[in-house]
Amino acid sequence: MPELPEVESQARDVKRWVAGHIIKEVWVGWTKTIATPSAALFKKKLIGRRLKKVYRRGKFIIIDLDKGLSLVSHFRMTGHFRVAPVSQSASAARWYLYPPDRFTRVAFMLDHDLVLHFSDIRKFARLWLVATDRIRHMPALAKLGPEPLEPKFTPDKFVQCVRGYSGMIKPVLLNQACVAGIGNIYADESLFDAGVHPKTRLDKLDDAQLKVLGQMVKKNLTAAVKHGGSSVGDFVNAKGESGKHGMYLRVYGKKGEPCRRHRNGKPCAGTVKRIVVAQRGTHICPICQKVKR
DNA sequence: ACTAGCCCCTGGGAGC
DNA sequence: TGCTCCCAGGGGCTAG
Repeated sequence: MPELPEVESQARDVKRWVAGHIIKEVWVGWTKTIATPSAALFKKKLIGRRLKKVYRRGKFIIIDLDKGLSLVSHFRMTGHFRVAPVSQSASAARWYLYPPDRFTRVAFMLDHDLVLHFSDIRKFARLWLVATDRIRHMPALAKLGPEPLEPKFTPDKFVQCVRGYSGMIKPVLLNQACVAGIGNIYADESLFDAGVHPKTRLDKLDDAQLKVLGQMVKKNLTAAVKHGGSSVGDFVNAKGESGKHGMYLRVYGKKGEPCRRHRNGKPCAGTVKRIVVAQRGTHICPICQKVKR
């Protein structure tokens, strides 16, 4: 599923391939994908607009257009953008069918024969068309916590953010109001690296442990961005290529595999287990990560 | 302010 | 091989 690194990869691709282009036509195949306004108004307002600035905030991609409009997107589970040339063999009226993707929910025909597809298998992803100066008032964006990859987001800052919450550590990591952009994959990986059980309650963790966890969050997100994301759940970039971080994952999706940690040169004897924490599938090594009570 | 439970959806895995 | 059943999972929402 797309988390910060996958969304960052997409944002960079969209910026690289379509920034500066003008929207000539809009096709909506699933109206619920458009959170606001109505599909008709969405089309009407977008045609003729130029895509200017493209950036990421948490797991959102924001595309600023001319005339004070912004297209905000969230991928949820399976959404992604895809950039493709207009098919020369296709019927001009059915431009949105190329390349063939039965999961394209919204498509934008751009100038210079390019098409931007917004594809989403499970139909959970959303697009919002809002006035640029209203973005900061969107509830989902307004509540977002700090960006974990910003230089000023130090391990101390992480401790400070996390200390504003209570309860189990994993749901706090997943809470976008605490730190923006962390999802199930990087939460599990970071907890594993820090040797912290996801069910450990915050008041049982001291600042030193939280600091290590903060370092691991940053390390994992940085590495994943470098590798173009993880391609778990068929994530691909805007050119349809897989991310390469999947091969670096150590616990996520590794149920039944031996733990990859070494102690004093010897491999850990643990086997990766899948448990459920806060209604989410969670991967741990029962030897490296013990709950503190 | 917290947690549990439901909802949105579909592909894919399990079971037969 | 092919059918049906079941369910993950981000985040919004409601109820307790």
